[in-house]
Amino acid sequence: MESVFEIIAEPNRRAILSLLVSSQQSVGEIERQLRMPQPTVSKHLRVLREAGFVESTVDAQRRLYRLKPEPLQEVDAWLAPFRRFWSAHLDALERHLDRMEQSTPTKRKRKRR
Amino acid sequence: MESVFEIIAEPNRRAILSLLVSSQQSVGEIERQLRMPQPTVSKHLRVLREAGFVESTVDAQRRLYRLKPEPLQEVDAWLAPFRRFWSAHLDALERHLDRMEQSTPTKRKRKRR
DNA sequence: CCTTTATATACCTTGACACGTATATGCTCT
DNA sequence: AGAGCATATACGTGTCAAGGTATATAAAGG
Repeated sequence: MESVFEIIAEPNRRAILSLLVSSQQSVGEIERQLRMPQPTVSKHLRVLREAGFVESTVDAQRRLYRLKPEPLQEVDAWLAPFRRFWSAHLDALERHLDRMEQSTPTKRKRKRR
Repeated sequence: MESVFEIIAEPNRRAILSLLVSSQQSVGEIERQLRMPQPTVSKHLRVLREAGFVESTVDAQRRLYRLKPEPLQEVDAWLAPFRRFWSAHLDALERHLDRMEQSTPTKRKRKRR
């Protein structure tokens, strides 16, 4: 299962992570809130745990799962170069719109310059 | 292939995206730089194009592919709540380390309580 | 026109993984 | 100790996507 990207490719796992962002939850609580069968929850939690996305502590018969930040930070880091890319493009768009501004007559433009 | 997350789960596709972040490239250039077979490149580019990650323009027999920002911005948006989470946790870690500071003995702790 | 170059598509095979159902493990309380 | 709840694991099955090889499409240039 290698990479963090493969882990979060699965919709149910993303749902679990989103649930845990607010506070820790037991398996049963996750099961109920997401309406998914208990073995499914346990199996996804296993994957998430082995990949370091979550950790669990024992509370009697329950297990409480909570988020760990590192793997998602890795995703965030991978995105960094692209953020630079698209903010550069926003700038270009602005400049483009500025140019539009001063040369927009109410009527149609002709094609040639 | 549904979601943007599944698209970027594939390592070769991530490599292609990373290549394109600096500037647009033809299929052949991608093929050479990433040392992957041409059909593989074309197939991944197709997936990326249909998902809106890239667009292409024709230049004689070549096709030039360039990045489009939206799908990755979607990933970025999904990460937002988690960023809040882990910055909260960095604060907690700092406080924890502060507490350690003043109570760290040099010797081992014993097991029993 | 024919050849070469660039890219796309078709077909097949293989492997991974998500799911359901059943069962195991383990803790709690009486 | 036994019943009941909470969670984990085992096993069988189907689906789907990635890779390889071969071939198709299309433009360029002699």
